[in-house]
Amino acid sequence: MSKNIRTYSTNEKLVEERRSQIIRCAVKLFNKKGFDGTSMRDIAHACKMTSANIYNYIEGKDDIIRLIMEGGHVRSYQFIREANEGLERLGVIEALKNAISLFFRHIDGARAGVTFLYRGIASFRDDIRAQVLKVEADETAVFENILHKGCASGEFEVNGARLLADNIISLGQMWAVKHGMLGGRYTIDEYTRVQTNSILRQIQLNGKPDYYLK
Amino acid sequence: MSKNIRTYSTNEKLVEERRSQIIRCAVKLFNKKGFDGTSMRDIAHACKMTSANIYNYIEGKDDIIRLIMEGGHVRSYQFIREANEGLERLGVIEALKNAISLFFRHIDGARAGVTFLYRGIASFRDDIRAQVLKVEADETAVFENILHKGCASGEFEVNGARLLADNIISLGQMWAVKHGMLGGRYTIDEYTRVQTNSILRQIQLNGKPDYYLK
DNA sequence: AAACGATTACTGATGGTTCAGTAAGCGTAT
DNA sequence: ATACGCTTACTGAACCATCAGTAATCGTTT
Repeated sequence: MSKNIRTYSTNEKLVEERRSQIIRCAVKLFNKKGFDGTSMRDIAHACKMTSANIYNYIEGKDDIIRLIMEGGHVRSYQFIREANEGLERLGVIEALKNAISLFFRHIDGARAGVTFLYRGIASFRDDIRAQVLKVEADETAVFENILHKGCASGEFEVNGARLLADNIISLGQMWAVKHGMLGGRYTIDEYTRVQTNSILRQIQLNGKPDYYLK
Repeated sequence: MSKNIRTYSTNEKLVEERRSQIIRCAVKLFNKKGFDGTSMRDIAHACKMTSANIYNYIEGKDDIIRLIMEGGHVRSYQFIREANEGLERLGVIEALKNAISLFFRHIDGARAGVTFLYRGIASFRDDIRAQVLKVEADETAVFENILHKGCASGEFEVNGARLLADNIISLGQMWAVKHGMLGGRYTIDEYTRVQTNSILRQIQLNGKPDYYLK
């Protein structure tokens, strides 16, 4: 899966450690000053290394994007697996609520990375951009799936399941990207609850009581 | 309002023309390669000028951000004016639909600029970022206002008017930022119609028929 | 000739990346 | 234990390209 990145160290443990150190500092700086606005020296300084030493653990600046992306994708596919597993186990309404909750928590746990990928995607190399979009499409498909299943069983009445799925994804991304504004007004749990209610209202369960909104 | 930017030309017409030329090309490049990833040479080449000549019409690279922002803000406040005017003229439901339509059209008419401001905002200078956020807050207030009025008159039943207003703004921004994906599936009018329906469902007009959704 | 718009040629600074070298630590032979 | 050769993790300085921005000058037009 992940093309190997050259290393001048054979100590895997150390490589892992240094890379996560680099990524952690780099993401923060990228979100503050942009990718091109952040120099390798900035990153080095932030994680108490020299810029030269960084090149013992990665091949070049672009690899940092790749590493951030790959970290995010591991988490994304974990969300997808858990949400799909929930769809088999639960009723369709509960599965939707479950998926939303999992997705928002997943986003919240990787806010900085999500923000960076979301903001920078347009200027990434073609292959990297394609991968990020692929994962986002897979995430969207999870929700589209649930919505379709709910429509098929008559429990939902949605026109435009795909767009509603897109909207759910966007609401999640909004939590990361606008966290400076939203984070002061809501916790992630409150945000999840309120947005879940909004989404459930859009699946138009006419005539039914809204106990499921609780 | 706009701090004057030094110019070596006294021909106002020409200054206006060159600046809009610069901005038009710069925004496209910024969205493709990022602000710091775009050089003045790139911009100059794109608008068939020399990089030196650009400095006859702006003081520095940062001015381009300012000019993009100011152009967007003129449009934003036009939207705000029109939407508020509609709120006085129309019923609250129609005013909401009207505001959504105006807002989405406003975004669509300035997609490139919106995308740039939205993506880059984190790395802007403090004063510029503050201005962009101020305008976004003013836009959000328009919708929050309408929703409150609708709740006061009993026509809407919304919990969390502010967040719904935030969501509407985000849906508009999503049209700009994700236009590569959405633009192929919807026209702006279709997008507006579908999202308007979704939003109207969230104001929970229980028991009422949905003729107003048409 | 004076003013203006544009150009060519340049500057200092900074970027990513490389490289020669060093300090500390390892195992092994004495 | 100590001296030896060798590896590992790291560093400071340097390289070369590119950057934003400037200065001197050109050709037109009036």
